[in-house]
Amino acid sequence: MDSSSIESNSIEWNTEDELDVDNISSSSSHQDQIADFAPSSSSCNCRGSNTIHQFLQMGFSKEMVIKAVKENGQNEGAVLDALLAYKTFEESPEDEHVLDDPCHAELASNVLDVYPDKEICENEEFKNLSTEKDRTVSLLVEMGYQAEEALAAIDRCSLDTPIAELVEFISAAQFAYHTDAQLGELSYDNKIHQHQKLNGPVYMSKKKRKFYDNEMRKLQKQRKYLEKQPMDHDNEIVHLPNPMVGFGVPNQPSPVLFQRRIPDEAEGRPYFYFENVALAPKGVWHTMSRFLYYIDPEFVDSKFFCAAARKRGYIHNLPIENRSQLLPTPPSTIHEALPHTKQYWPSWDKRMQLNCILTCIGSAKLTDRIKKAVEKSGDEPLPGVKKYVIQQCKKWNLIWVGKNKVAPLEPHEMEMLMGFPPNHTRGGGISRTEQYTVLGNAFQVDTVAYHLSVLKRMFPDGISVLSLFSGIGGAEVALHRLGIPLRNVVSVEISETCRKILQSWWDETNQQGKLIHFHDIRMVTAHELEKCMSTFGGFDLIIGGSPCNNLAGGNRSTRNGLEGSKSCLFFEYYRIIELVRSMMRHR
DNA sequence: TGTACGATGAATGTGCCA
DNA sequence: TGGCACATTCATCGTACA
Repeated sequence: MDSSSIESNSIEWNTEDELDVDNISSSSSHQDQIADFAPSSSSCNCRGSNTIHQFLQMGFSKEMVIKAVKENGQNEGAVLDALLAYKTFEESPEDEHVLDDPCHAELASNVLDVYPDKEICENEEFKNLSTEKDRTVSLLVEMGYQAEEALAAIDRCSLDTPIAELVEFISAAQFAYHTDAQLGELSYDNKIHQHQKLNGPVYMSKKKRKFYDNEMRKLQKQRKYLEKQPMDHDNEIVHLPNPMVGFGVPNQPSPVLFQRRIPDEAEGRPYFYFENVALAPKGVWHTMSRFLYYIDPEFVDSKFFCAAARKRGYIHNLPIENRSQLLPTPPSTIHEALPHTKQYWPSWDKRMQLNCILTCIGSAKLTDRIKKAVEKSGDEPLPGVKKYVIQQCKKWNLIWVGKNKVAPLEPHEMEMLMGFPPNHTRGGGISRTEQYTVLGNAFQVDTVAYHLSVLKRMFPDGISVLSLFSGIGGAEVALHRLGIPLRNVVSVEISETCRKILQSWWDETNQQGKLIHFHDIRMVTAHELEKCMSTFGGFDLIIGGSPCNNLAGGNRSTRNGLEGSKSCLFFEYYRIIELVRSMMRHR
């Protein structure tokens, strides 16, 4: 298999742990840190006067050992912690570079490869260490970590945790809060508050720390500014074009275009492409546009590309000249797309196209009610019956599959309408309900491909993609069908079902590039992104549509805009896009 | 426990007409 | 231009059942 799957986010951050990890960095001094992370008395192993002798044998100076014992008594663990901390204090700044590198996790794993535990364990000094905890700390210190980092990791993960996992824990702790990802569900204001409280990272090189701090400050400042912008209720409403043809669609008259304005800071690589429902609550698109460099959204109805409507807004910095359609072009009417239904279609149902494909379907009871109503009316139903039937058919996207018989679309019909290959979502342990859910949330491939087609001449040798909220891989399928080689795809998708579908498609289509999975966008850190970028040489395209659950008209209970628990992830999209772009500017 | 089913409106935009 | 009727909408939640 050509793909590699990095199971990221393997560290579970519960709230208390987050705060504790934060404390590593937020303590005002090394002494504070030592105090915070000193082992508990229950874990100590006091051994009387042998303690001093043993620490002297370990190579600590007499003065340091005496000082440590004075301060910590015969508590062996605490004495060792203090000694290690003193030693760290004494190290010159130049020595910090080993653990300061933001790519330290990678370095550490390399160290594990070339400097196996066995080799370290045979070291004479190592053998003299009395407890397992000491040995583990020593190993980690040998690898370049600070003692208090090692102790904190052991305390959090337990002593039985393999070295590699401890390394991962420390790396995550170092970098997670840097991008505020570890603050999880906290509100933005709380995140800011936490960041201000934290005082920035401790374990990074000054240069990198300064860079990330500056970027984070800029991001926070910009966001605060954007959030505090006075609400101009006349200007905040983004008007939807009618017809909804965006900057132009095939076989339709070109719209009268205003001057498309892309600010300098948003121009060029990495290109980005953001998608969401067009009919969001008032003000939402204005807000999203403000965050995404004030670029005007392009609203397009997919009914100009296939036989089903799908009104979506797209904010992107792609060129809009010389776009091309995917070939063969998909059927544009119901009868062309679903020819087997034509014989049953009553003349009084004038629908030529379907409505938006949603995540749920009409019930069997409803189709039964419709059948009975039509049968009762004879060949020519009464106007009232016709009206009721048409209304329900439009509402639930029902099609005629027999005499007087309507039914919801089958998953494979939805796949076809959405531009996915047959059986894309079928099998592999995925239920029908799940198929409907993931297809209802997907891109319409032909529409997206039309916009992305300009990338083909820009990246003829292939493209590196950061795919956020990947879903079932609409973007990947679109790029593949455009003939743009997928060199590297970093996919961020929280649904295991969707990840399985994308992986399965990737394998079946014999992709030559690498596919890397991340789960939760909130847990994607600057460090992880930098690791990917250093491997891939940056990203060419950042693409994705953030969750619309709290924006969509179908949501009757929690349609609360960008404040909603799901749709607020738009701000994570913004965070990632801003982070990647600023990192790439400084490469 | 997982899956399928069915009941649950409101927000927003559009078109027509006075 | 305002008012009205009408059309559309990447959904959520509780319940039944295997």
